[in-house]
Amino acid sequence: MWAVTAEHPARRPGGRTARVRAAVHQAVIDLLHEEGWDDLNVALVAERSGVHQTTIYRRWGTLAGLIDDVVTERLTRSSPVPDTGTLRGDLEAYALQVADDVSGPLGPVFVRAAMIGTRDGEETTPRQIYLLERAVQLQAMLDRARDRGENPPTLLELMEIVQAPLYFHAIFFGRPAGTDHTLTLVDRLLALTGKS
Amino acid sequence: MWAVTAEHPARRPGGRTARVRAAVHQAVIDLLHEEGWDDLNVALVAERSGVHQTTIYRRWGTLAGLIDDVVTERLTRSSPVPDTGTLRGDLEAYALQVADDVSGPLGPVFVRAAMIGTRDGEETTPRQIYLLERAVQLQAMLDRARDRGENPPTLLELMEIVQAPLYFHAIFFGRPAGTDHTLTLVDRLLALTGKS
DNA sequence: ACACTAACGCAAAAAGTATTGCTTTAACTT
DNA sequence: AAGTTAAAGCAATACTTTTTGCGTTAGTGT
Repeated sequence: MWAVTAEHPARRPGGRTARVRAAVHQAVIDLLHEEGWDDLNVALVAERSGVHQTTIYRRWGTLAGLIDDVVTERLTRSSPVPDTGTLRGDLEAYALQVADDVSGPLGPVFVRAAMIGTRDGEETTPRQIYLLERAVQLQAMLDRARDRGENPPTLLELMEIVQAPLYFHAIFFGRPAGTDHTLTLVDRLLALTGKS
Repeated sequence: MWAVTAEHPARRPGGRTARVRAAVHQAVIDLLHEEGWDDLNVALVAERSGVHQTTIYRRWGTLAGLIDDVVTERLTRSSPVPDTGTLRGDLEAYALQVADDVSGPLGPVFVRAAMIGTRDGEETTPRQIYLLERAVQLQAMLDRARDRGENPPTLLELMEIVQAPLYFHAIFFGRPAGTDHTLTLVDRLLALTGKS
């Protein structure tokens, strides 16, 4: 019923397993581009990927679990925390990266999946681990700024003033914030900490 | 396939119809309290409410449609836009109201439902209408402040600086922001517009 | 190279979800 | 108070999703 992927730390990670995983992931991404979120189901993914339905159920348990895995995978790859040498540079790079993550056909899906995946009272999911790691990295980014003698915001402020509005846009307006507006959010964050 | 509720503007709104609607709504709310989001299905709602499954399908089409109706109904009731006489008073009252809306067992469900309900290319839903009406009311609240000679933020700023973080908290931290923190958000909004 | 077994494929069955045709109830109309 | 019909009940059916048992394939260790 649960994702085997996270259970055993990979008892046989070799060729075929990896190939199947890649094919299924690619199928999910393709289908999310072509069809919408609502028309996505395990049967479609199976057909597109050439992987049997049963295999998908056994490895990922549910469609939600699979999407969770895909989203986490994508986020983990495509997002090294920036280190440009200045606080503003780091924040702008980070903000644009997030804006980009929630762009395109997959953006709203990411955010939606992030929320839907959040189940109550269940054991730790790969994405929760990812979010935690990411929080640590972002904190390190802010710490670097402090070490340089700059006056960085807290992690919470970063999330509330930059991250939250970016997600909000993607969800409720159905489209991501533009570049200008994204940079405005960073200005707002810096103005806040620059003043007090 | 779609919610009949919104189709005909109520061709027979009388006693029984209203009773059935109330019973079903109550069952949904109760079940969301007791079980989680994930275990909720039409069969359970039918059993709990004493209303036949067929009736639920015919009136609301799907579980998502039903939840949409319940959420919209709740939001519509419990939230008159404040009019305290001062901008700060209005904003604080509003922020606390939102924080309260996303509190309790139903809070995350509300936010989640708000997102899930957002389907692409479908006709206007009752909740979209609600959100639009609400936006108009909030704009009116800000206009009142301007008429009094105060310097209110834009609607977008209100949503980004107050609303978005409150939702963000509820979703990602699994619990709503506290009173103190909610008021901090209002301070932040006022500081922003007070300065520039 | 050979044995071992995790992971996959396949088909059938089970469980869950949604639809349809018809009957009955009760709100509304006159 | 009698007729009309929207809305609800009921049961049978169709459709979709998920699970299960077993045979096959191909990484992995010796």
